[in-house]
Amino acid sequence: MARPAKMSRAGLAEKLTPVFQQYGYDGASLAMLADAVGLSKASLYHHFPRGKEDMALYALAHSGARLQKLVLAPLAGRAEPAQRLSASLEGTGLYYDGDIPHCLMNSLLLGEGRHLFGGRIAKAVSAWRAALAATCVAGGAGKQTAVDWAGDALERLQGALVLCRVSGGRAPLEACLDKLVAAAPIG
Amino acid sequence: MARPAKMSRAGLAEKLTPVFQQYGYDGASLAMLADAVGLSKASLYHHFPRGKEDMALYALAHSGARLQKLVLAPLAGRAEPAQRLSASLEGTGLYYDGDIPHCLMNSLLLGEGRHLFGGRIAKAVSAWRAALAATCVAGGAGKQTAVDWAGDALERLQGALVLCRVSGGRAPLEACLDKLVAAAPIG
DNA sequence: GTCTATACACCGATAGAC
DNA sequence: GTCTATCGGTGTATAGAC
Repeated sequence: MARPAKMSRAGLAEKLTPVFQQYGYDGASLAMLADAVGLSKASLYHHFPRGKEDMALYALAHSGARLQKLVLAPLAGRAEPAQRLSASLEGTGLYYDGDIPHCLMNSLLLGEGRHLFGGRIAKAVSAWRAALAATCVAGGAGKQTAVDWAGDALERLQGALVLCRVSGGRAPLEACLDKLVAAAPIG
Repeated sequence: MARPAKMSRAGLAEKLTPVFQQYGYDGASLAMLADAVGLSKASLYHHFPRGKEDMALYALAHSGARLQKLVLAPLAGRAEPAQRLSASLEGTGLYYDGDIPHCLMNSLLLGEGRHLFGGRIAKAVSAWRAALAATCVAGGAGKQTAVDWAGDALERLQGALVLCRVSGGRAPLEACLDKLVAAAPIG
């Protein structure tokens, strides 16, 4: 019953993602992307007929699915809201993996990528913030308190990811996640 | 006594900076950079003999001088520490100018720029954090409290700048600066 | 100090064999 | 579905006239 081992477009997108994360849309060349998936440039075009823009789009989709699974799904569980929140923040640490964690949304917001994907990224950020706030409300927080904390949490998270690239490690992210758990308006 | 009106390397760097801010190092092309200063590509090489790397270096220097003047100098004044802090945060709002504020350090930390300028950027961030913390200590805050708040402030600031690119405006930055003033450990 | 013209590598993308 | 070979264009960088 296992799905075919053949590499799917989603499977390819997974390997393309780190290239876009580290180099941005303009900085990621087809040569690098082809090397990352272990195929020639021409083969990449078989899987992504519309070229690099398609590749980044599927990288975004892959990243969005990962966010859904690791970060958003825990927020929608049936556990206590406070536990859901800490599970989601734990998932956030897994979502931003690697020795130097990068945020694809941040990287794609530079240069041409901003024009191509800015709208999509803004929607994803909105959904994330809304899900965090809803969980806080479910845990008894006031609506304004919940929305404010959710916005703060995303802001600090993104800032921590920038500082991770500054320092070349994961420490700012891990510290940030710990602080967010402690400062949650519920639990 | 005014210095010659002829365009200096620093003056050119000022016009190059927004290109690197918006496109990053890899994404900024010589054609865009030449267009930004109103010269041909060949003329740019007269002023920056080592090419694009030199241009980014001087953009970083220009940005660093601006940070010094608008953000760090107010911290070293003779006013009350709390006033110095709020003056510096006001200067921070000026430092990150434009309809959609961008951080050059963040942009240059992507792709090849990270390898070329990562060390320099890390030093600048360290100096900024240290100056913030020193002002807090001067205002009576405990050393650990001061260092923690300074790190938090830079983290939130960088996060707010990312959210500014997400939303396409200045609102997250302005809100962040207001909150930082209110949450300072002194005054 | 500025320019036009150019060198040569690499870019994103396509053709067509296997 | 993968590849080699190639296209036209653009990339960074230089040469040399004015």
